[in-house]
Amino acid sequence: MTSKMLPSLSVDCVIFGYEDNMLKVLLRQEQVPFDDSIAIEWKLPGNHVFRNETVDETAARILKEQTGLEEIYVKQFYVFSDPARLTKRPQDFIWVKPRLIDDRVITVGFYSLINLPDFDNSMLISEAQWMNTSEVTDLMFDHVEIFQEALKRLRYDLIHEPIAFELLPEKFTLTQMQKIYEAILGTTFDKRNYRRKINKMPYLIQLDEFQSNVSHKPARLYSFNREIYEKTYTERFDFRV
Amino acid sequence: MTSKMLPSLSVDCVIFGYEDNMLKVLLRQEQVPFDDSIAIEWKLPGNHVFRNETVDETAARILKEQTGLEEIYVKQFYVFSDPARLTKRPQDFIWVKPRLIDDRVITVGFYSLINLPDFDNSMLISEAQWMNTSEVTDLMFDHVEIFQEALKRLRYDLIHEPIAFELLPEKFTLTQMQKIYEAILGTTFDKRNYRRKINKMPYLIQLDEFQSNVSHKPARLYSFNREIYEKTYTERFDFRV
DNA sequence: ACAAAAGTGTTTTGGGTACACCCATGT
DNA sequence: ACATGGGTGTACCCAAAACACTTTTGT
Repeated sequence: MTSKMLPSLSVDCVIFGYEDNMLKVLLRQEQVPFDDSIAIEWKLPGNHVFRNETVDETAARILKEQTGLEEIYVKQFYVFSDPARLTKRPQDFIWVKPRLIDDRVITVGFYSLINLPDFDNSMLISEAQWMNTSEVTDLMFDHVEIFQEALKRLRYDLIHEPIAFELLPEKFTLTQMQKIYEAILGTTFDKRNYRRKINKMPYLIQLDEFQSNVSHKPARLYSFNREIYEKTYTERFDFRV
Repeated sequence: MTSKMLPSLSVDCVIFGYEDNMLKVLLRQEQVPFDDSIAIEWKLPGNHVFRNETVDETAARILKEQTGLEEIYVKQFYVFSDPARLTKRPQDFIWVKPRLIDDRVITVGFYSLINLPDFDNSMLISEAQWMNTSEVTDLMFDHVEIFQEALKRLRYDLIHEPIAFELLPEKFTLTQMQKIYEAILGTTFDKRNYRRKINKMPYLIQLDEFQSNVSHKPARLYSFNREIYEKTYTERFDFRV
């Protein structure tokens, strides 16, 4: 009862990374006993909630453990509470049982966003790996469902909140920004119409800097100004492009 | 450890009711010891999660206990997990402590929607009462925060999902529907523009029935067809009016 | 010179908004 | 007859969408 952890409550993190016009997700591999041998299975990073922290702090802790990063964007999106969620896949349950205080664990799903070109991959623990979101098919427990819900929510949030900037470097080109929307939403946009829409966003700051060392006309760089965003935000606005 | 309940997990329900162009919320009063006397305090209905149920089932159980109703719309909206959420208001903690297995309780917030003219108030337990949402100021624990988040989420969902129909009778007039949007969003709409927009929704079925016994031109009745909604729904559509 | 991506304007179409009067019913 | 809410059309403006060519750089 006085364990450091809350026995029946965990957080699982769907950590999205973006690079080369591709959306990726961070998965961890585990060695699961299976018919006298060992199978490699993949799962989302997760952990129990400590007694003295909020679930957002749990999510931040998991991010730190897995990637070494702090102050990453994390967002709670859903609670997964099926009483059979750990036992439905018997091998997974055999693997997890010795790690549990209580068999019944409810998990809070979080997603987070990382710009991979800025990311130092040497910080990754060896069991972790970035996987293309289109290739995620089979995960432990109910993690496929958690992943799919996260992706659904990410798409929803992308067009309602300024989260694209979490996946971009400090200074970015409009084409980079457009590609993020295209990669996550799975569509393409007309460049001219996209830019006309962008130009109406007062919090997108046009810089007097340009790309260099590119073998084509260098693109102008932009940055996102959160203060202007907060000031000019109105409930009715949306980010759909 | 083998209690029927999960010690550190509860569900709190923000039960919205609608009547007379007003949005109301169901609150429960509790008698809280205070300086050798008893103070009346109000809280949201809530309960612990049982070991064998999902949190959605917990929410449905709370609804049933408080209102006698089953098959009511319930929706998970946020997890409140501040370690100090029960202890911040010392009197409330004194009241709740004997009811707890563990002092640390994380709660999943749900909201639900009830059309009050269809509702049999005799089913309400005596400690419960409908209160105007504009009059909710002081509740136990962090329940004001939970209530405000629920209201924020309700407004958001109202313009993105067909939840207005949960607050309407089976057959309703367009003015009734318009009033719901106005009451919840706190605005007014032009009748003609509202109706033009409504007429584009194929899942709003015009009936060959009219109001009767009203001292003005009887309004045509409409109904909501969920199957048509599911079929014609596209991600980009929104309910903003 | 060529390849590669940047950057730019016009036209058409449809939706949002503003606005005022007649209609059907009960009393 | 009157009070009450029901029901309808038009004009203007702006946003969305479709669409093609010139510019700048590195090789």
